[in-house]
Amino acid sequence: MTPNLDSQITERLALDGLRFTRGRREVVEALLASDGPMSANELSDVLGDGVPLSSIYRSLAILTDAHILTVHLATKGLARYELSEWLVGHHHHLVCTECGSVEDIHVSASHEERLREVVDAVASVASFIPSSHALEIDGRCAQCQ
Amino acid sequence: MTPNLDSQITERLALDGLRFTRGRREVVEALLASDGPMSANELSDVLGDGVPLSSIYRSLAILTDAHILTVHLATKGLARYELSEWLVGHHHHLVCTECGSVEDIHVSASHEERLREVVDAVASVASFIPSSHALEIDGRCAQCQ
DNA sequence: CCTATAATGATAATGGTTATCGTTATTGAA
DNA sequence: TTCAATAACGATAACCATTATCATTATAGG
Repeated sequence: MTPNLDSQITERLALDGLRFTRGRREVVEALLASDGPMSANELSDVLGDGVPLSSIYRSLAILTDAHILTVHLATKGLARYELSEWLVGHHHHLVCTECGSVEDIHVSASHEERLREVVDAVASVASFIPSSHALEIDGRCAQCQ
Repeated sequence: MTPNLDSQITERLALDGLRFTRGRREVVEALLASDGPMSANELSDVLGDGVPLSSIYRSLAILTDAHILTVHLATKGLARYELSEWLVGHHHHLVCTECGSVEDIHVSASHEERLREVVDAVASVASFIPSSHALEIDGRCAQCQ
């Protein structure tokens, strides 16, 4: 993890009187190494016995409350988490309807501009104040073809 | 429910040797009357004791398997269902981060065209074969401002 | 009318997630 | 450094949406 990212998270947690402990750091580092959101169980598989499942769940809840993680709910009955966009940049998701995997994707600035126009137009009609948006594309991933 | 929609669903179910029974029809009609996806519990509240919760759950599973309903997972630990797009048209979602409600929205043809361009461009780069897409906009709904 | 099969409804079981609680670690003040 | 006060931890129990079970009922076709 870059020193910059580390201090960003540490400072954000401090705002709520929280600490960036080893268990929480391990969760963040595992998510950082992943190319998509991970569930509590998937994190547990990666982190092993060093970080108990109950602690993973609590860390996920606390980090999400502190806006360091964002929850993603593509698969039924399974919450997956990833670093929030203010830490790792804006992106969208490719959701494989075959294997359930979720892949992060970035779109070009010009495409992103088009998306934002659509978002703003649609939200204003509904008197809705948008805070974020994501394009979710369902289909078959490269592995499942 | 229009006779046309009714026969579309009846015929689709018949393909799998399934019947469009009263319980399933009540679920479909409640979803049709709603302006957004509904959970099993929300359906139970609307339908009352006439349709037991266990039957609602099974109807939702069967109708989803038959591609008559589509599941939507914006709220943690809660699956909401709505009529599939081939029955009611393509649309997107406004998800209120305050109250958890989900509202269907339609975008203009020109805006939809822009979205499709972005989807196609992004998917091809990732060797992903898109089957559907949805723009999900998070924010505050008109009631929660 | 009869039989095979679909559908139902009450209930039990499942599984991801959350809450509890006693213990441990860390921070800030004296 | 020592001493609270509070945050964090870890094992376990509880929760709750959802799914499976199974005996009963309804429907369609021969």
